[in-house]
Amino acid sequence: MRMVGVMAEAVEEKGAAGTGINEVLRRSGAPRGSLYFHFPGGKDELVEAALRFGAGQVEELVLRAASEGGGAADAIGLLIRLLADRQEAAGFAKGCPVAAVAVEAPPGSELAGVCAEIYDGWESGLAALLAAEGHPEETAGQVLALIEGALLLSRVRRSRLPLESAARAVHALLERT
Amino acid sequence: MRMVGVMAEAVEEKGAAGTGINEVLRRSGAPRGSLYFHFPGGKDELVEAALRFGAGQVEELVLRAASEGGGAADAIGLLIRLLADRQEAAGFAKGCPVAAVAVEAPPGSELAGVCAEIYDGWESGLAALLAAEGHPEETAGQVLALIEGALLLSRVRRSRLPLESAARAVHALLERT
DNA sequence: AATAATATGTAGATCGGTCTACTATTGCGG
DNA sequence: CCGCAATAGTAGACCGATCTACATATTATT
Repeated sequence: MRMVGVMAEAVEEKGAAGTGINEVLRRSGAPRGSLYFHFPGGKDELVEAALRFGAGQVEELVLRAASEGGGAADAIGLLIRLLADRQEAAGFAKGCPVAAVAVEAPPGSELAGVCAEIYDGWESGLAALLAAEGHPEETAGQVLALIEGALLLSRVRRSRLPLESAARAVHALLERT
Repeated sequence: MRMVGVMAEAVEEKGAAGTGINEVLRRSGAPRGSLYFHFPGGKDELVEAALRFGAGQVEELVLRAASEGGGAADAIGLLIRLLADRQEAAGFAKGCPVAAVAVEAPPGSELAGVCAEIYDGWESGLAALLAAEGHPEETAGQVLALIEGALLLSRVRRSRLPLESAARAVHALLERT
């Protein structure tokens, strides 16, 4: 579904509210009827699909990093490098696809729930990686916060330095025995 | 200017694109003409003012935390506690006022520049605090990323736990000699 | 009187959403 | 293998609402 990809890209750049369905339809070439056929729920449903799509893209990076062998520290370091590559490839016009929705979703809304769900999934993934090496339980959340914050700063500063710096911070966090 | 305050609040909850000037006018009781009298640049200029206003609110917390004596670790710990209080008071419907704009500002735009400027200021403040105790230069950026990420997670999870956890991570970062 | 600010009216574009019509594909009884 | 109905999906006109912005008063203030 080309619409979802276009929406995901636009949302990551300008937020959900800043992206009109007209623009999505134009850029994807799809007619208006198709949107409401596949997504009877309208824009919200399309945004949700785009959110899950974007999250899936990031998840692929997580899996790739985790499977690349090495310890948790190396895997997370690699993940951050992959994220930095992603940012750079997008000309630093993007960020975390989930964050873009999370900061404007009304609390308690469907979309806010999906965001929470995705973050929980990511944190669980990190936790599994870290628990195998005996790190404290809360470390996964700290690493996630560090990465999310670094993604934001990377966008604002148009540089991969914040992410690289965050990677070093992760190492420091993991080195405390 | 009541309009700015209303706009700042709305932006932090729903993003700039998700907030119409009509709503701001209605909630602030100001007439339409007044907006374009005080902000000839229209919505963008109002958003910028709201952005600086929101950033100023956070800056007050930073100053308060820094002046409360104690070392850098204590000051940052207190800052995070104050931020958590702020989140809780808002029912976790907010986050960082700058982040809400940063994630949807077109790169290179006026607003994106203001966001970068504000973050730079915050990081400089943290850096001054940390440099006095001989911490590595990049630590300030790492702490800032941690806080921003924790603010985001705090909103999504509707809990102050991510911020409290981030505070412990900051301590861990600062304890490496 | 002159300026500052308030107070509306309205223009023009765009928004999300619904509607009907059209085409392609599939399933099925003979 | 055919014919036909049912379904899936495309296509775009159209609607009311809302958006930002501008234009034109009107009222305070000095």
